[in-house]
Amino acid sequence: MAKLTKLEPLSNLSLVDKVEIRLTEYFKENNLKIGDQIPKELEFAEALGVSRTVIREALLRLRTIGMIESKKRKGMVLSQPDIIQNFEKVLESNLLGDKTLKDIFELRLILEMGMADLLFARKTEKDIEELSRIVSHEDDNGLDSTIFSLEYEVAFHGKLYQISNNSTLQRFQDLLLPVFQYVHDHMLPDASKFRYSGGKFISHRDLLNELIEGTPESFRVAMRQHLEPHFERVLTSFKS
Amino acid sequence: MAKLTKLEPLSNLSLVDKVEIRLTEYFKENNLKIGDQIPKELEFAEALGVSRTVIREALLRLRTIGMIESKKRKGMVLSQPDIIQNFEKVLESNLLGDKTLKDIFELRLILEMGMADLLFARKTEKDIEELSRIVSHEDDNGLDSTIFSLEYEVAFHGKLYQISNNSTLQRFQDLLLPVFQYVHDHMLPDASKFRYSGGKFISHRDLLNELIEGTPESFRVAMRQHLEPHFERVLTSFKS
DNA sequence: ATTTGTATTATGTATGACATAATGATAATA
DNA sequence: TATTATCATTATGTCATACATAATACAAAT
Repeated sequence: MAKLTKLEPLSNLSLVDKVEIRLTEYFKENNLKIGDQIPKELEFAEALGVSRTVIREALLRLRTIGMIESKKRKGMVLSQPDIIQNFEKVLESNLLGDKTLKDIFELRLILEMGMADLLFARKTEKDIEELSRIVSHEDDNGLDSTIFSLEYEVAFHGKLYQISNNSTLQRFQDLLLPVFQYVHDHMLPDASKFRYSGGKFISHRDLLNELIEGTPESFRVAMRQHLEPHFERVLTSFKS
Repeated sequence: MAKLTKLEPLSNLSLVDKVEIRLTEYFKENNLKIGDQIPKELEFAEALGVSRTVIREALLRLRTIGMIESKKRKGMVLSQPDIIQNFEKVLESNLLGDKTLKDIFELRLILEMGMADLLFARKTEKDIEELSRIVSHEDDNGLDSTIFSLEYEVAFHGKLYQISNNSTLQRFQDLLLPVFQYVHDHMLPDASKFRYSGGKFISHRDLLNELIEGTPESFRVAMRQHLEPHFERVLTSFKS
């Protein structure tokens, strides 16, 4: 048989798909901004020559990603999509594959390593005080500082994200906490008896001191050592 | 008037809201995994005692975030939600506020600074070769290396993300390119005549050399200098 | 003037019907 | 026999219509 050029279907888009595209085009064409009122369902239906059902389904998709909000009798308005919100349901669904979860775990390490410059540029006296409080509590409880304690881990690192003053980043981190925990518990080799290179362990207090007296560079070095067991596990068990 | 205990509405959830929640609970309870078949619309409708319309709207929401897929006659199956996919429409909508866009721009800087360890752990000969090619092309074109050229910028840094071998990160980066461009063009003070501290400019070639001969630490220092104008602008113009 | 009722409006929900694509069984054809 | 055409079946996709509900404005009543 002769070799044929691949014949693609004329259009594998459903009616709702097309309407959805058309609607977003419409918003752009008319340069509509957040808070702007948009026509009602029946007007869209008539204008596009489709049933209200199809319009509703297309609009519902946009509502699902937070692009529009609707209230009874008031109609619909464009709204600021919440990037993080969509993440939430997806994560809660427990349907993410292991590869994706690993990717996200790595992402956290990347973020903590890359945050340093923002931290130094934006730290305040109050921030330092609060971090000190957290670290003190940790010490008071007389825990062997090499032991992983989730509570203080979350408190300390969470505060760092807060200092970054990047609310998108912060919310992202909040959301990812369960993922970290899951990956930590289930998918990586046990690191409870990890030997730090050179035997030197960098505690939260050490990190705090770096944040007070050090530089972004020195802080990164310290953070890298603090995260050493996590990096070790990621970089060895994920040969791809 | 006597002080009364605040009366909360009995339930501000719509019927579709409730059904959606109930459905996700159902998936968890039955420990359904990706690829598993789920009951058909009419069965759900009958089981929950609501109309097919409501079931469809609830299911459509889940379909929108990629949790389920449906085919005519075949029915519906659970599928792996695509974290990035939803981002796409949101970004294209041009509805994100300036603050969010700034947050995302910062996020890129954080990622590039934090990636170093992954790069060194996963770089291959082929990767280095390709990076070399990119840098050579750049030099050939005799551009003043301090001038910002979007094309090579994308090629070089995009390749770095690729080397990280973290596909979630990669797709994220692909998606964010337009944001970087927008923020770069519209929201930050012009840096075309930025003076690098100490007059030393770190080019892509310098970064490549660090990746070949240096360490994650030295690479981070180099990257920090390479990104200096961006950091400068972010850390000065965003006083919160 | 404040409250209360009432009509109106746009979204939310319900119902029934038909369209469409995928599937498998059956019959027709080479 | 093997392949193709035909057809019924099934679950989602689309349509049409009606009614429910919450928010709003305006009139009526106290």
